[in-house]
Amino acid sequence: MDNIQIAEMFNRMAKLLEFKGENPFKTRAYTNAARSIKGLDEELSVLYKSGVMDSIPGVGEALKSKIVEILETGSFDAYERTIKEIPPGIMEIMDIPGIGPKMTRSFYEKLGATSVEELSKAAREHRIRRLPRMGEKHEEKILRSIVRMQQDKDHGRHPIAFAGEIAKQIRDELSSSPHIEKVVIAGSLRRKKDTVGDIDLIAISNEPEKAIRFFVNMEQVEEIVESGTSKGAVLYPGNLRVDLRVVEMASFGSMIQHFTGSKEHNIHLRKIALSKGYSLNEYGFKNEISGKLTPCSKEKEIYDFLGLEYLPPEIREDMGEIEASLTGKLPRLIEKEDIKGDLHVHSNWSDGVNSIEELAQAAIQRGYEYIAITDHSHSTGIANGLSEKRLLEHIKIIDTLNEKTDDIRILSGTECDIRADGKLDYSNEILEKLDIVIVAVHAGLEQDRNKITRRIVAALENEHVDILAHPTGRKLGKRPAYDIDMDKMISVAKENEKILEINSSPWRLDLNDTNARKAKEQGVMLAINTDTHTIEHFDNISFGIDVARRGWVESDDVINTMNLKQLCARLGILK
DNA sequence: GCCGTTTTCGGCCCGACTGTTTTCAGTCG
Repeated sequence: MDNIQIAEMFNRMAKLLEFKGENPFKTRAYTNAARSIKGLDEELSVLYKSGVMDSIPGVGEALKSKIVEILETGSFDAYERTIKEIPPGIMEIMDIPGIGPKMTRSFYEKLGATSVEELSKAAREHRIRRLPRMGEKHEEKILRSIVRMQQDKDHGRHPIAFAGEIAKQIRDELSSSPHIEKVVIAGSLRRKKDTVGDIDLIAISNEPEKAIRFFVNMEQVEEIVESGTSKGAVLYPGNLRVDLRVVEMASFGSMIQHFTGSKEHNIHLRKIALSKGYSLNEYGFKNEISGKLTPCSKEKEIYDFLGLEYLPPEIREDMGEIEASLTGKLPRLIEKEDIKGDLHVHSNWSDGVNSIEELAQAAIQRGYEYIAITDHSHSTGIANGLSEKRLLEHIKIIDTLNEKTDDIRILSGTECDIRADGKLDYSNEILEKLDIVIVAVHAGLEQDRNKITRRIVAALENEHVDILAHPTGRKLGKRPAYDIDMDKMISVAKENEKILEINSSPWRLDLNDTNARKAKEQGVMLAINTDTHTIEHFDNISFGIDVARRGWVESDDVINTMNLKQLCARLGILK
């Protein structure tokens, strides 16, 4: 059991207890503990073995013994007993947006609904409107929610590239309203999460109600979820929820801080505020005694007030950033300007669109010192992978181009397939002739954990290999990461001084933030590459930078922040 | 169930909106 699974088990327990109507603070204790566990740097199983499981915030004696029980048996008695009392479909009912534990309980007790299907039937038969505090509108809302939930197979998460585009369009449209002075993007989009659940926008306006009316009446809105005096929420096509908060200039900093989140980060900040005698909300600091509100027009004022260094949005996850800020140990996060070149680029020799010259020109325009042309190897037949003979010609062409220009250095490389048995697609004699060797898995993604881990480990142990590309193979919304032992992969990379890639393609973002942070902490070097197949893809680098920043990655952790001379020294390129 | 630089008991992050009822519970972010 890893930390995520244990945290999930506590979260499920909290939901079950809420349904049962237990003391809400007891259920919150489970939620708090789950959040705290998710933020741990070290696996609980490791902490337990070394006997240092004390001092996890929110985990006291009772929950600690439950963690031990989970680690030893895979579950805990209280959970098993509770789940047996409750019909299995109940959890699913609580997952319907707009329906919480209280309503679920009422539907169960008064209507006997134990599944989404039964609830849906009850709504269609108008039995829900007869319940206390229920009515016609609730009935309709429930039916709509159920339909939407069943249509939404991706669990409501949208890749950042998709949601980001829509957000910018909506921002621009809102900005055209005469009632709105300025619109900014907040929420997980501002924190640059790889996928987002919704779009959060903040508008500055002196006429909030008119601003909200403009918002909910925009052309593409499919459904109005909420429309109040300072807040509106709508659904866009694709079941994409968009929230707008309207605020006056004086509280703008407080509002954007609040709605940038994360929720966990904010809860932590509010606790610090309380310890100083203030409560913190989206309008400012409120003195607990006098009740006087101090609004913040700039976000930085909030962190100043709390005695914290300003925290970049990307790391506001309550994953240690507040402690790091208090102890002066905040990382200086990498920036796009630190990148000196791209080490994963495809030309029209394999499945890329552009010639090597065109790619080199585009890289020069972006101010790069170098690029590596890393076309596919022959196993990737569908991508017109290069035979050994074509690869040798490829190297020659690149040599010739390098002789013609001083503006950029083109490195000869490959994205060499790691075959199903862990062998590489080219012989060592060939690999030796290249400046840089990237390896990657493109087939046999369904192998079991041991097999695929061994396969990648074997590749990382090859002396000619430099970088492992898109290390987990995931594609957002399309396929999950392959089942790999990440800790093992990182430690092998470390031992063999190999580099792990953060692939910047917005559909990959692989390594992800969590794994990038893990690799960095273990001292493994990273590369932030675009996997460019057409020159526009070079611009995807910003997505990779976002992931790296979320992973607390600094410039020194990334190989392609090196200048050409340093890079050649690190990769052992002599000429 | 957790937690404490006034506390080992009595608190526990904070506010908007909806739908219902007429003062608020439930849900959400």
